[in-house]
Amino acid sequence: MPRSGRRPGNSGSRERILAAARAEFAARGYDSATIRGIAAAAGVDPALVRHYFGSKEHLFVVAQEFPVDPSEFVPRLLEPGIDGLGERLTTFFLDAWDTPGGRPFLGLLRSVASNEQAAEALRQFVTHEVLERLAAALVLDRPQLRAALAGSHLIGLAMARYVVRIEPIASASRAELARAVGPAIQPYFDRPLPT
Amino acid sequence: MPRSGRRPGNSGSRERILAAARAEFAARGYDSATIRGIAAAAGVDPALVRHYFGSKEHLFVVAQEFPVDPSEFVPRLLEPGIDGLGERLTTFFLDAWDTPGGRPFLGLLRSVASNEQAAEALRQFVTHEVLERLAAALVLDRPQLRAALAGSHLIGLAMARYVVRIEPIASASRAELARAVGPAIQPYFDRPLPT
DNA sequence: CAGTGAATTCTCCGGATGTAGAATTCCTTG
DNA sequence: CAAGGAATTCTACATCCGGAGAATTCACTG
Repeated sequence: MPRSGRRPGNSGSRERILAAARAEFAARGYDSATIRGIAAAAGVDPALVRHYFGSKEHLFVVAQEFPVDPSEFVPRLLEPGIDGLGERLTTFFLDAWDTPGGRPFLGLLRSVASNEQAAEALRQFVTHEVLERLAAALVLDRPQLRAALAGSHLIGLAMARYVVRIEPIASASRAELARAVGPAIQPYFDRPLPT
Repeated sequence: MPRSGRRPGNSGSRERILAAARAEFAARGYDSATIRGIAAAAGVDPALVRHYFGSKEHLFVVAQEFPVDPSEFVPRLLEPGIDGLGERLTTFFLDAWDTPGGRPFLGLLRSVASNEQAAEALRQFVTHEVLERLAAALVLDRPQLRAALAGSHLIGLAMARYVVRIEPIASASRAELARAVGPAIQPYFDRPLPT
């Protein structure tokens, strides 16, 4: 005789499950996060997770939030011209990671390491949504390589700051990092590649 | 009646287990790799893994191979002076990752994402063995930050090339990458940080 | 040739995991 | 007030995991 059945009032269980899923995926990555752990964090039965989202994989997909739209922010960052693009891009990148409501990309980055599907998703997003748009605005040779190299520094910055937590990067202010890293990647955009 | 017992000849099981462990950890990371999977890849009973290495954690530690010794290579890279350090460091870094016998650091990098102990290990190694030695040779302000920022670009390069496999970085030659990335991190070593 | 120790496998256990089905209770619509 | 659907939980299953002990067989030492 299970003490089951619907509870009175607006429970908001779905939202709590989603929030818990984002936190768990961000903390452990896709493979190590568990439906049971997410359900416990949401104060809910694991079967309710399945009821709402069907499978762990689907929950992961739904839980991903892309608070940024490359088709909007890439043109916006490019609009003032190539000058200063490095710093604008770094500032934007760090701001996108450091939102008040969590780390939108941390779960995806952590999952990429041990899950090929997550790696494929990130590869597609970065390559087609971001790098191609950026590369299209570059007037020098090898635009794809240039954009990818700049992006790789930013990925490394996120790894050092949020995953490995290497000091003093982990504790530095976003502004300070942007001031240092921006000029370092700027030559990828406006200087000839060394031969 | 188990068909157990010692097999004739020199089996080399221990070495095959180690090789399989390195491959599995590199492919999946610590948490997702399994003793059973490693044993199967080595053509061996899972209990034999335990017999030799005691536990999964100990196997992971033993399987780590650091084909580089920071107390040796950092001075060697620094010896010709700060000039060209960026490119020498990048070349060395890529060569260390691209050894004929596998990817020595890939397992550790993959494990870092979902395993706090692995993250701690990498943090200690990078911070105390590499960055501190590098920073000690820098004569400008904020040497720790400078070294860490240069290192973050290299971590990002490894992520882009070996984990996410972003083109054209994944397919580029080591020499080409070193030629492009070296000058990008060189200013961290010999130019004032922007204010 | 006897005996000891190492190598190898079998079997088992407790626990965790994703998923599935059924049962129960409440809300809402007519 | 009746009925249907949605929310919630319980229980269960098949699978996999890391670990442990016992049994068996071989190689080596004397």
